[in-house]
Amino acid sequence: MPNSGSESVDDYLKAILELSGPAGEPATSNRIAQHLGVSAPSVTGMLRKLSAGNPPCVTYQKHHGARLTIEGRRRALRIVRRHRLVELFLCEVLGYSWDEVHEEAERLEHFISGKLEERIARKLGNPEFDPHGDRIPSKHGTLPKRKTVRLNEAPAGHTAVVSSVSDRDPEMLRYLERIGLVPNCRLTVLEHAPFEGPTMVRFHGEQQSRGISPKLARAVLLHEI
Amino acid sequence: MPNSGSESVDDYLKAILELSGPAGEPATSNRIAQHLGVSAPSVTGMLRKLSAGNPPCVTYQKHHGARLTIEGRRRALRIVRRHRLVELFLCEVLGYSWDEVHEEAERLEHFISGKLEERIARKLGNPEFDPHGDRIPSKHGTLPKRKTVRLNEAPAGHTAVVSSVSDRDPEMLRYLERIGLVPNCRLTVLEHAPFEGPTMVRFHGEQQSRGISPKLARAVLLHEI
DNA sequence: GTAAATATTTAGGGGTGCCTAAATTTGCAT
DNA sequence: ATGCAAATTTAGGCACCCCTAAATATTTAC
Repeated sequence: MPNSGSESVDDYLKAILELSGPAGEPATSNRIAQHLGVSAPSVTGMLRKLSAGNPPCVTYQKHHGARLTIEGRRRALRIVRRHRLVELFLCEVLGYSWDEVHEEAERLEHFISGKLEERIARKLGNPEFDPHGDRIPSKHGTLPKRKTVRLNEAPAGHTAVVSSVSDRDPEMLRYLERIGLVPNCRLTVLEHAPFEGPTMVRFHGEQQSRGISPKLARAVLLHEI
Repeated sequence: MPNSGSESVDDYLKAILELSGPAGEPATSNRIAQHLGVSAPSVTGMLRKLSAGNPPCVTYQKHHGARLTIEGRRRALRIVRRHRLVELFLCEVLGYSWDEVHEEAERLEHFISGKLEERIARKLGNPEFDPHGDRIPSKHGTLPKRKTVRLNEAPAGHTAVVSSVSDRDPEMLRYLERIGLVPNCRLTVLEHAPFEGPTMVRFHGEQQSRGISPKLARAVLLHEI
């Protein structure tokens, strides 16, 4: 059965994909455990299983974390594609707001058939971005990658465009929307206040500057104009 | 936790609802097992569990089958509502044909939140019927019931309207659509040929009569004009 | 380089829902 | 009424995925 895969497997593969940086470093057990809200031993067990599959979804060396195989990456990207398509679909077709969609998509992503994925994508005009600015992987599992910086690490004085914001925390999303910090908005990074202080930014066209807490700033990605 | 319920539980409750006739006779283990494609012992185990819940979803007496409680019926109807809403949604919004929707809905019905159910219903204008002519239970778990006869049991000579057709077999649905035997079409029952023969019908406005196999006729419900 | 701190794995178990084989109950037919 | 066939339940196990506690490997700090 080259095409099994439970909800749990989906979640682990997605977690490893997200935790491996752009360079594809191995994801450690603890980080995976933390990301998924399960215990570390559960992760060990699942990694054993995933690396034993045929074809295996991860390569795994005891004590040295897990890396996605080609197959694992393909599966993970398929889930991410479904997640993001569902998010956009809920917004565009069913009138959800961007803070409501993550929770629904997190559940539904596991149960979207290839056919439904295709129909949703077609209905939306084969979109490239989800409501939070994240790129939607293509049907064939490719994910063009833009060079981005986290707002909390962006050089002071820099003017850039908001690329995406994390979709995980509804309350955060409502706040970001309220202050206008949304994908494609333009802003200038003024400074990072010391001692875990806010990142001061000025939005394009506004006079006032605004302080963004480190927690928030970490959730925002910028790219060049 | 008055509001748990797994996929499996959903399926059992739905099965019991469908197997209990309009009078609410108890559903027997074997029938449930057959309906769900599981073994009889699995059913026994689940019935024990369902009848032990708080509140219990079924009343169950060893060797005498299971009956839904008020709570069980409420839950079963909620799943049926979601199933039928999803079917209609797939047809209306995503261009599915009526033979494709059952399989998708069977999977998705378990993962539709109350909010999503509400949004889908609103998008569709709070519909009353699914694509196969089945009534969609209301949000509050009521299901007005129309007096119907199966085509294979309808009195010869009777003229009636097709109320609904079973959504389970895609190939059957494609055939029924091809010959125009769809919900709301009008027809006259001519005779039931003996020895398991076809039911002969004439569609409103056609000259030719047509034979419907017993297997097919069993899947078609009629109501008065 | 070694000891302490941290990360990870092994060991042992739990809940759910499925299975087969064997025992039991029911209900029908004689 | 009794004996048999069919329906149902009990008994015992398996796979999945989770857990805690204890053991072990790695990393860090001195």
